[in-house]
Amino acid sequence: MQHFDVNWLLSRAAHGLREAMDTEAMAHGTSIRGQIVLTALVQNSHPDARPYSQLALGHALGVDKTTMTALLDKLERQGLVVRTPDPNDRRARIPVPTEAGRELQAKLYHQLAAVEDRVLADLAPAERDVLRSLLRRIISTEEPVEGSCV
Amino acid sequence: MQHFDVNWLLSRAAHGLREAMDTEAMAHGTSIRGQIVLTALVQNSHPDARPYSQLALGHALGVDKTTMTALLDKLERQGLVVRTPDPNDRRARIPVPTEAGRELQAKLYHQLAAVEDRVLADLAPAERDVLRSLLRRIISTEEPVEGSCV
DNA sequence: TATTGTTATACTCTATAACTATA
DNA sequence: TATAGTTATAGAGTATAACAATA
Repeated sequence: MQHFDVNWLLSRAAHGLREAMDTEAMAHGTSIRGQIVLTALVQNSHPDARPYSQLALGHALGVDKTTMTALLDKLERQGLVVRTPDPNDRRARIPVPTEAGRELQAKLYHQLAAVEDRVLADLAPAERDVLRSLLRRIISTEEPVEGSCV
Repeated sequence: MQHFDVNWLLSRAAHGLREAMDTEAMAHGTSIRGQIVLTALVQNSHPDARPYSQLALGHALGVDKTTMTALLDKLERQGLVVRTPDPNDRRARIPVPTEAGRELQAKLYHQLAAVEDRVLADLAPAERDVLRSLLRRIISTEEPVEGSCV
C-alpha cells in the first residue's frame, strides 16, 4: 500500500468527512448533497449570472443528469427548490431556490463549516489550502470542470 | 462552496481515481478493492507478522465485517484467497492468499501504480507525499487506524 | 438528427439486524 | 454474556438505456 494507496486514502477521507457532514445535514432534514446543490444554485443567482439548467448544474457538480433529477426531486418535494421553464429553450428547466431553500442553505452553511472544521482540526489553515489546491488539480486532470463552483 | 467544499473535492477526486484504477483492475478480472485486500494480506504474510483474522483485516482497511465477507467471498470464488481456520480460536478464520493470488497481486501492483501515476501526473513527487500525509492525518482524526497498512 | 429531462433498471458500496458457532 | 463470521436486507450513490418533448 505504499505506492498506490492514494485511492484508498481518498476514499477513506471522503467517506469519513461525508458521514460527519451528512449527520449534521440530516438533523435538519436534508443531506450534504442536497446542500451542495442548494449552495450552487444560491451562489449562481447573482443578477449577472446565467442561471443553471439541470444539465449545466449537473455538469458543474460532476453528477449525471439522472442523478441530478433525483436530487432535485427531493429538494422540490421539500419545498426548497422549484423548477421553472427556461424561456429560451422549452426543453430545459431552471431550478430556482425558494425562500425556504435560501434560509436553510444559509443556516446549514455555517453549521457544516463547523463540522468540516472539526474533522480537519489537525490541519492548519495553510495546510487546508494546500489540500484543496492539490485536490483541485487532481480533479481537473481527471476531467475538466468549469471554475464557477469550485 | 468556499468554506466547506473539502468534502466535495474529496468525493470527486476519490471517485475519479477509483474509476480509473477499477477500469484497469477489471481488465484483469478483479477490482481495486479486491486488490487492496489482496495487498494487505500479502504484505502481512511476513513470518514475524501476526496473521489477520477477517475482523482484523476489515478494521485495518476501514470496512465493516459484512463488507469484508462479501469481498473475501469473491476473492475465494476466483481462487485468489482461501480461508483457513485459526488454530487459536475456532470462531475465527484466517484469509490466506493463494499462489495465483500472489501472482495477480504482484502484476496488478505495478499496473495500478502506473494508473495512479497517470491521474496524479500534475503533482510532483513531493506534492504527492504532502497529499498522502494530509489525508492520513484527516483519517486518523476521524477514526484511529493501526499503522500496518497505511 | 440531436438534446433536455424523466423513468426504469441495475450495480456497487455501505451498514443494520438476526442468526450460528464458538469463547 | 460476548465475539467471529454469515446471511438477509435496505439504503445511498452512480450509471445505462429507452422514452417524450423540443431543438
